[in-house]
Amino acid sequence: MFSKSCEYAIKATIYIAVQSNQGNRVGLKDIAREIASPEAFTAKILQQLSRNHIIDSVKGPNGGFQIDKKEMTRIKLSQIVSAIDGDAIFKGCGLGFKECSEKKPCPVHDKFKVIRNELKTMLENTSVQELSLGLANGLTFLHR
Amino acid sequence: MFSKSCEYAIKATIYIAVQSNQGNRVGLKDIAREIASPEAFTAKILQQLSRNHIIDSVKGPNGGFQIDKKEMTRIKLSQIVSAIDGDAIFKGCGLGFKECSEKKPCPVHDKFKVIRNELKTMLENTSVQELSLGLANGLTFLHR
DNA sequence: AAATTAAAGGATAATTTTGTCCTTTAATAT
DNA sequence: ATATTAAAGGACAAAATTATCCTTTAATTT
Ligand code: FES
Ligand code: FES
Repeated sequence: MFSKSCEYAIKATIYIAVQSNQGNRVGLKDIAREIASPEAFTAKILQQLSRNHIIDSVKGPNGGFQIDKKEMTRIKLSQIVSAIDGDAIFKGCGLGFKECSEKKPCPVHDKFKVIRNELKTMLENTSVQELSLGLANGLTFLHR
Repeated sequence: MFSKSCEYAIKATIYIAVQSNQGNRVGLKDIAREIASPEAFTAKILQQLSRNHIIDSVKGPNGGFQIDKKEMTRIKLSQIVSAIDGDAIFKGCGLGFKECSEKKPCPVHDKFKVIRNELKTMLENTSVQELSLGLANGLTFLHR
């Protein structure tokens, strides 16, 4: 469904959100440990998120990553997915046509687009804030 | 969403179904041309489908691939996807946990499982027969 | 039986994704 | 100012996916 990069991106963002809510800026090591991801690889993904203004980064001592509190409710899962995986999952053809079209639909088009749109809607309506609550309350987890 | 292999597998199966309905057995070259896929790679996928009893294969002159007419309504998209990509898409965690669980859910679990189940249901209820009709009637296409 | 046809299967290669290592840049602390 | 800290970035490596080539097996035709 999502690439490994995207999975890490989502987990990292949620973890940073929880910590930011508690006023903590978090470093790479901390994040990678918490979401059980390879450190150097995670660094690349955090860079991408930062470039896409999904998270903020600060260099130097006591540096690290954070998310602006008021931005947190505005950032949706769809933005993270777009930033890392692109928009193929929202608009792409289920059978790999260059683009999905009503004019020349693939055999699964009618059935696939329904699911794809539901996924799109879900991702567009799910905020990082919202997901961070479940984690902060111990109802959800970032690793096993 | 699906792997390239799986996309080819679905397209190939539908094409074979249409041809089988018209009493034609079809060869690799024919299939690969029709679904615009690399020939040798497609051969591997057809082997997998054959081993999983989704299609039948016949060697030698006038050999090729076919699908039993009465089997065609029973074969669902889910079987093709399972055979090629496994069942991660039906049961897997959206954030890559080894397995999805209610006990220790990831942050997107509640929202993700809804979509995943809808996808599962759609795939389980969509027959190859059904999809082959749209193609035979010129309403859908296997390439552009 | 021999030649021909077409799928099955093994080995190998290209590409993409995932992951690592090391240097550079920018911020803070001494 | 200098040293230290931590992210940014470049180069490289491993693994998985996608793709190709060639040989073998099994069926049909001559
Ligand atoms: S054309 Fe394939 S999903 Fe729309
Ligand atoms: S635990 Fe992640 S989707 Fe269920």
